[in-house]
Amino acid sequence: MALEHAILVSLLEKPGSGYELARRFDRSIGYFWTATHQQIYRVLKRMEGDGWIDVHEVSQQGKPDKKHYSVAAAGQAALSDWLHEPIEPESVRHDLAVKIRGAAFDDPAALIRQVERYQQAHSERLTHYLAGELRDFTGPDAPAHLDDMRELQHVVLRGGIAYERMTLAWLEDVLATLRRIQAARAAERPGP
Amino acid sequence: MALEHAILVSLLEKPGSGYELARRFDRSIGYFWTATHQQIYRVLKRMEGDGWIDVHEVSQQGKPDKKHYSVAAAGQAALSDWLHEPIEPESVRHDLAVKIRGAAFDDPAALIRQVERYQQAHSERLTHYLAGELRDFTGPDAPAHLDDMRELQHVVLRGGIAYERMTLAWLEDVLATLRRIQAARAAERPGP
DNA sequence: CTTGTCTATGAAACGAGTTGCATAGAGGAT
DNA sequence: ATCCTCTATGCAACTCGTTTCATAGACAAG
Repeated sequence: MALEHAILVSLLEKPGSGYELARRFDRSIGYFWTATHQQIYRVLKRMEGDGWIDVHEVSQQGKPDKKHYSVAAAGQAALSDWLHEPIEPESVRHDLAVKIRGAAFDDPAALIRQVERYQQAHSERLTHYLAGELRDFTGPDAPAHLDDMRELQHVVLRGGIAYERMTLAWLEDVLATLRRIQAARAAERPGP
Repeated sequence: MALEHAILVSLLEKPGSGYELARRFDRSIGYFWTATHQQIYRVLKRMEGDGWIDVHEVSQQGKPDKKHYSVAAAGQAALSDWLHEPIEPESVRHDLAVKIRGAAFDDPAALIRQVERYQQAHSERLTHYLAGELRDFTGPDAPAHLDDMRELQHVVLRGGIAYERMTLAWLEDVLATLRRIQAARAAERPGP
C-alpha cells in the first residue's frame, strides 16, 4: 500500500518517466523498496487519475515518446498525510532463517554452500554501498554542504551499510554453527 | 512461495493443528515469516492434497475438533529439495526508509514522533528476544546439551538480536539527523 | 543480415497476501 | 442475562505482486 508513496518521494527528488523510475527501483530506492516496471506503470496511471501527479508527454528523436511525471499538490498532501501515520512494523520474510531451522532435518552441507554464496552477495552489496557513500556523500567530489534531501539519503544509506555489516557478521556465526553440526554428525556416524 | 516450507519446518519441529501453527507464526517462526490463519489453513489444505503432510482428526471435549498435521515423506523430500535451491535475496520493503527520504519535503516533526515510537517497539522486541534466549538457550533451565534443532533455533534468534541492536543504533542516528534538520530550518525561519 | 540490447510503454493472467465475515461451544467477567 | 475472549475452522472478495507476452524504432556486434 506504499508503492505510491515511494514513487512520490522519488518524483519529488527528481521528476521523470515510468521507465526512469523503474531503473531507480533497481538502484537507490530499490534497496529499500522493490518494484517492477509493471507495478510502476499501473500505479502511475492510478496516481494520475487521482490527481496526485501531473504528466506531460515528451517527443524524443530516436527514442519512443515518454511521459514525464511530476508531483502535483494533491500528491504532496497525500505524502504528508502518510508521513504522519504510524510507522508499521516491517513484515519480515526471511527465507534464510527458515532454511537454517530446516537444516536440522536435512544434511547441512547443501545449505552451507548456499550460505557461502549468499555471504558473497552481501559482501558485494556492502562494497557497492561504500563506493556509493564515498562518491556521493563523503568523497572529494561530494558537495561541501549537503542539503536536507541528501542528508536524509545519506542516513538511509548508512542504515543499509549497518545492515550489511551486521548480516555479514551473523552469517559467520551461521556458518560456524552449521559446520559444527556437520562435524558432530560425521563423528557420530563415521565413514569407512 | 515459501510459506509451505516454513510450515514444513514448524511441523517437523513439532506437529500440530492449523490453529497452533497460526499462534507459532505470531511468535518464534513469525519473527522471520509472517502469516495469518487464513493463509495457513489454505496452504495446509493444498499441502494435504499434495501428500506433503498427514492429518488425523482429534475430537476434544469442551473445544472444537482439531486436525492434527504431521510431515509425510513427500513433505520431507520437498523441504530437502528447497534447501538445495539457492537462497534468494530478501525482497525488502522498508516503509521507514521511504518515510525518511520523504521528510525532506515535509515538516520532520511528525516523523520524529513516529520514529520514537518505532524505536520503543524495537527496544521491546529486543528485550523479548533476550528474555527468550535466557529462558531457552543460556539460562539455568536450559538443557546442558542443545540438540541440532535447538542450536539452529538459537543461531536464528542471535540473528534477530543482532538485527534489533543494529536497528536501535541506526535509529539514534536517524533521530539525530532529523533533529539537526529541524533545528537548521527553525534557525532559517525564526518564529516570533 | 540477423541477433541482441536499450529505450519506452502496456495488456493479460496468475498467484500470494489481506480483510471482513461466519460458525460454534466453553468459560470468565460485569 | 449479556458480553467478551479463547479455541478451532473456513468462505468470499479484494488488493498487491509476479510472470509472460507484445510492440517498436535505434543502434551495435557478430
